Amino acid sequence: MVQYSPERLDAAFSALSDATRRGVVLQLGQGDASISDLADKFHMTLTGMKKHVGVLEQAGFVATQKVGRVRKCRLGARRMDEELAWIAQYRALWEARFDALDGVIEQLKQEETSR
Amino acid sequence: MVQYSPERLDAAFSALSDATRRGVVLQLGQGDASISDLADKFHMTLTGMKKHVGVLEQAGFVATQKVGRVRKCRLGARRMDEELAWIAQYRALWEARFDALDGVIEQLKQEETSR
DNA sequence: GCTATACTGAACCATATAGTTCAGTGTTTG
DNA sequence: CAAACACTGAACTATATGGTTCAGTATAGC
Repeated sequence: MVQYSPERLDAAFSALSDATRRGVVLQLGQGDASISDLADKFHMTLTGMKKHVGVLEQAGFVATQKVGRVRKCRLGARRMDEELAWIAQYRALWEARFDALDGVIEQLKQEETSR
Repeated sequence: MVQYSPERLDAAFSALSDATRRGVVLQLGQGDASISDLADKFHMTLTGMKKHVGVLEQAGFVATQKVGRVRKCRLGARRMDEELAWIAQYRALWEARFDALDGVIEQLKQEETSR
């Protein structure tokens, strides 16, 4: 079982609650980038992007390093184990509660795949 | 592949970024509760708790129903598929960037299927 | 019918967030 | 060396958030 602290989950989910930040994370998954690169890609000022990167860095999803006058941004060390574990826990509860009403899950699965 | 919209993920992750709300969700996993029950359990005013429940309801994690003078709160219809998918996508990128050279991917696949 | 209960809504407060501009500082590069 | 570049920090704006109190409304129970 993964151990998690409220504050880390707060910071993590809060960091992920912004579409720009989620975009930055996925972008860095494709390769490293500078603040300028990201600011350009997401149509934002340097200063604005730096704040987002700061939030992601605080949450551990991004790591940065100053190289000359450029700040190099890359994916951070966190694998999101704790976040995944929390959601898995929810799903377990969800299934347990909806299992009680027989057949509902199958019905929902069908609705879902037909979306 | 699960399809997701930015706004839904914004609302979902934002709803989960508060420890009280995460607590409410897990609590409702144990059984239905009224606003009063939850306000009492989380040491908060009725009004404050109602706001939290509203946020969770908006995100689809909680459903409520007025029964007489009591509002009955229970788990909502969302299984957090989209949230799980987003995090899985991150992990895939993360692994590709950090562990492309060894067997960690296989190990993670096993963890997942053994749930 | 009267009173207690359970919620609701408006208003308020303090702080945080997402963004900006502007004025720097340090680094390359011609 | 001078100019362009990449970032940094402070300050400001607008809006959102998490919480409260207070004054209602509707229902339950005696």
